[in-house]
Amino acid sequence: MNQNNSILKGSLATIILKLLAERERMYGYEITQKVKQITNEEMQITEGALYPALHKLEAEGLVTTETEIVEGRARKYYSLTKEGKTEAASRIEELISSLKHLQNILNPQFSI
Amino acid sequence: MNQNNSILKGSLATIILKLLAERERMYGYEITQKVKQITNEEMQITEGALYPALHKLEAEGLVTTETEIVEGRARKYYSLTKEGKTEAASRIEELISSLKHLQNILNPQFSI
DNA sequence: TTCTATACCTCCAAATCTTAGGTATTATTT
DNA sequence: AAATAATACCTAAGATTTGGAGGTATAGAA
Repeated sequence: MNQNNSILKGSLATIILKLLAERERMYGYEITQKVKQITNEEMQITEGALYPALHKLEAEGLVTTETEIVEGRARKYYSLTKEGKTEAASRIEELISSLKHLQNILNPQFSI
Repeated sequence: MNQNNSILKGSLATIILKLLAERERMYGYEITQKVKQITNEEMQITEGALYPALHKLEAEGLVTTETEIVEGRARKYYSLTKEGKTEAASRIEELISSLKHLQNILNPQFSI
């Protein structure tokens, strides 16, 4: 498996917000697995990055949590607050815009 | 002007390598202006990030420099070494791959 | 003469990430 | 039965990267 996480740098919080925006709720481990799956096992969110990021989003009031015991293990579900939904939309838009710019730099002949 | 630099995080060195791969040589200030121009003034490489990044690339042996006086001002031109060309190709490929994965996350219905 | 643009640089602080650990349960393999 | 893998949470230390603020200096325009 490729350890190619470079592009995730700085965009982890937005990725989390995007995943949460598409679902009612998700728990941390689920997020790591989802990113692995979407990227064909080529990208991986490390737990040392994920959990602090989730806690920061919670501190910012963008997500709320509810803990449940499922099959004997504790799961902490995260979901977007009202403010989180607004902020998610805004950050996603910004990231897409930045992505387009980056593509322009990398592939000047093919983009936009 | 939009201060939207977020996506540059972690990819600045690769962006520099890409710009240098397309040209014989560039100097620092020119790089900042080129990125501004490509991104319609929406993105900006700060000098506090650029110069340390250039110096690191030089220390890694990926670029060499030659200083010239042009119109009374010193310019330090950077160009890729042989190793730099190989490394540039490799890092650019990686970044494009990461970009595609990120697009998959952001726009699951439209990408690849 | 003062400001803007050009052109280089460094230092400090903040943010982010990786690595490496830790705890605990369940399921699978040996 | 014991060990390993998978699930599920977490933190701490250190490295890296970046932004912001500052510095120096020249040329040209206002």
